[in-house]
Amino acid sequence: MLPTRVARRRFEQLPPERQEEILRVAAEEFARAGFQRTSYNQLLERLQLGKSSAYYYFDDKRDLFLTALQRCYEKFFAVVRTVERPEGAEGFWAFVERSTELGYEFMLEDPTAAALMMCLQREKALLDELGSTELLGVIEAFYADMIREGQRLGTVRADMPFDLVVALVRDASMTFDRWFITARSASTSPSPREAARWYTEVVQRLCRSA
Amino acid sequence: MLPTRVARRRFEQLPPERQEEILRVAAEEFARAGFQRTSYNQLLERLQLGKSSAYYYFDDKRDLFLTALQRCYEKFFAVVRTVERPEGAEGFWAFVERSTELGYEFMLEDPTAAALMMCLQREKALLDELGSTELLGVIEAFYADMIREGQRLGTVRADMPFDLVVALVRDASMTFDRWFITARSASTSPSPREAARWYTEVVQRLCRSA
DNA sequence: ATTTGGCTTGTACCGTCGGTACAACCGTAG
DNA sequence: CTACGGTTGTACCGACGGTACAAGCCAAAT
Repeated sequence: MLPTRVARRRFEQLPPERQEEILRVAAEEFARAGFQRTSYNQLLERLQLGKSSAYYYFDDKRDLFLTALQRCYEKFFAVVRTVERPEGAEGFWAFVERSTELGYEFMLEDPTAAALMMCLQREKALLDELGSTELLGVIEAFYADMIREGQRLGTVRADMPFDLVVALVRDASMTFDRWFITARSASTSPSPREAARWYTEVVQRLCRSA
Repeated sequence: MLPTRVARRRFEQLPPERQEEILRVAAEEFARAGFQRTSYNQLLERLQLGKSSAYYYFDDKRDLFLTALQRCYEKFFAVVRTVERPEGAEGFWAFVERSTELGYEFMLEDPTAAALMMCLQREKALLDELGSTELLGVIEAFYADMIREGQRLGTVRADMPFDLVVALVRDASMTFDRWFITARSASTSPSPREAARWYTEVVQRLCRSA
């Protein structure tokens, strides 16, 4: 990041509509079959982007994937961040529930982004093989901050290793995300409101102070 | 399985010590770097096993991986299955805690098997791409049976979609497994007993009837 | 008007991957 | 001695992600 990542700088000087097209198509392809199973060669062909150009604008396959993914997360957080947090413990849990509900609504509105975000979770083991993803760090920090705040308010238990609580909540959130989209494509279609209610109840069970 | 999987039958007619060596070395290699990142070519070379022989005794890379993995799960269940279940709700939870404790002890005694079993979880998305793993099905059924039994005893909540409860418990178990081995290699070293206590408490919070 | 130089791209290539084709090997049974 | 079926060595395949390198292009300088 010191010289502002040379490849990234070049990409950002492409015509904005071309940037948009590249990231949109990449997101579609990666969301369809995941990172590993998507052929970079075929993706570049569909993008009408020569190989030398590809490696001129992106470091490698992983870089393009993460760039497209990051844009999805930006859209996601732009929606979720609109929730304001009331004070006190009840406000904390209301905030959790409302944010989650907006998150599920986002997943319905932008299924490609949702699928791509699930990819990161499914294949994170393969992705952070070379250097921390920094995106995973941001997500981890999101949950850690949340739990720290809940502990500060005295409504989240502090009698268990902090990392364990964070991991449990993070993974339960992933479980719900997966369940929400698979249940959606099946017959049972929970509304974002219902799903968020269940999620909040489960997280409260998981880690609310006794 | 109809004609008893021809490759498997041939493998089982190898000298037992050779069978053992192949599965042991394969387990070590796969446990080290995971399924995807382990080169089949290099693994076969280390095994002094020619390529044509390899495809004579195993269907493909995935088959060898799953065969080694299955042996690990057999060892695991052989340990855990020694626990007998007392009657009633308290007996149910005592059974959960004791089985979990034995599971953690097993992970300390056979870290290779533990690492390999974690691989399956981390890379399951890549592995069941072609045909159900059947091993994943067994594991899923293990959790489902457990929860059904808890519901029959009235001690596990039944007011939430069954699949969701199963997914939550299964994923929380994975979270604990990961935490247990990473915390072990770090400074904080929870004993199997402590970890199993925490696990049981968390699962009770998650899904015990109100 | 032409040459220069830097950003951009086409083309051919690399090593490795998992997997296959096929002929040679080898012990045994005829 | 031959024929045969189970086993193995060897050469090969297409696809993968990634690299080398020279040509193309366009603006600025001479």
